Amino acid sequence: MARPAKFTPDQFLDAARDAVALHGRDATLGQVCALVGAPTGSVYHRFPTREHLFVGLWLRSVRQFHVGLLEAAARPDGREALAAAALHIPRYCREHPAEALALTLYRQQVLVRSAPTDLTDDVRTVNDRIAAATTDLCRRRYGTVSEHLLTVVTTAVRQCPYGLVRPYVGGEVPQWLDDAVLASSTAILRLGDS
Amino acid sequence: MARPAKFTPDQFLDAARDAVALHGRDATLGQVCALVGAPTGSVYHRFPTREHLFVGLWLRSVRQFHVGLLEAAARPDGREALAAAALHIPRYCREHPAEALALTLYRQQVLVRSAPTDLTDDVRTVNDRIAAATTDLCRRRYGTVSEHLLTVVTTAVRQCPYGLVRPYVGGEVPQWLDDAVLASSTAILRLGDS
DNA sequence: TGACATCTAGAACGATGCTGCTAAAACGTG
DNA sequence: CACGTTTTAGCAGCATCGTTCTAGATGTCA
Repeated sequence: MARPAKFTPDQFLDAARDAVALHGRDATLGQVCALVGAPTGSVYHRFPTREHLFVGLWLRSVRQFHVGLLEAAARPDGREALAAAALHIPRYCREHPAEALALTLYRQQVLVRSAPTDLTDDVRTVNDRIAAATTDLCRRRYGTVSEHLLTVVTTAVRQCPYGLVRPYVGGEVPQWLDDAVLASSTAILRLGDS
Repeated sequence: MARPAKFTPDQFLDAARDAVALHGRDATLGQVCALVGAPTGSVYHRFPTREHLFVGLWLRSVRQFHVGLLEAAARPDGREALAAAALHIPRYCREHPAEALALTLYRQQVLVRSAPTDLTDDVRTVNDRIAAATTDLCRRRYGTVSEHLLTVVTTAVRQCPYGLVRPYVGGEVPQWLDDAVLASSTAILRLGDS
């Protein structure tokens, strides 16, 4: 039909990820293209704007992050599932430092309003499966589900571990941090017992 | 002597703070000056570059944040001091949401390398008094000081609470978060007992 | 083999925003 | 009451970067 593409969209996403690791959140398209080895204009055959590229990177990283998180949450034992989910966060940051850094590029809450309209659906629904898994974890841990308990679980399993890891994201995440994650996570979960 | 200044440096810092609250981390000098009501060029009689202005804002916010933190850490009872220090973080974010947002502008570790040379000294030493207070807290809690224990205290008192509060910074920080901060902080401190 | 669609390649365009410049203004001092 | 100094006021230069455009290349399918 036509000339085959020399570069894949994922190559550009990878390059964007590396550019962020190298130059921070305001990496330029020029830096991205230089990493790919492609001319500047080539991005626009895959991503209509710079924002599409970087939001696309964020979405891909979030989804990749969710794979392991969902696996952890699927463990048969409820307590184990909660602990494994919390510990998945430092683990992910160790195994995928650059992707973890890309996670810090945006916040969903903000992105829902500011993202290009053809991406808002993706941004809005990207957390749906995690939300379902959280509800499940909540029911298994407390036997019931309420808005407050959901917040407690989310805080214990994602927010707090992420906050602990955050200063190390992109670099070396110390091993002892796992102890801190586990200790703080279970302590917060106990708040839901009363 | 000379024409008196119509605007103070602090006015520009305040405006930078508000511009960040309004337009995010890449607020422009134009937006800052619009908030002051000053012409664009006026900034340069106080701050040689844009970076000086925003790093200056960050430094001012850090120092303001430290005031309450040092007060909390000065409490006679060691345990109370640790708890009060941890709880100071959500409190500060409630009382000074815009300044708290300015704290997220940079990270000291990065800034030490990237800041303008005439500010690196300020950046490097801005945490010194906090470091001393942390050592003191550590000694009072555990009776001894080691690198590991210092990391535990820092994580429990600053890193973890900050991580919990971070998603809410700039907006409303829920009251129940204080419970989570206290629970996770004491749980992490217990790690130092073994 | 030729037409066509899609891509590469890189230059050009346009907007934005930081920085420096000039002229006028204001105020204390000699 | 001039003078010198410092600031206001806003414009202009300059660089950067996102985006678009044009020309040429390349492979597929009829």
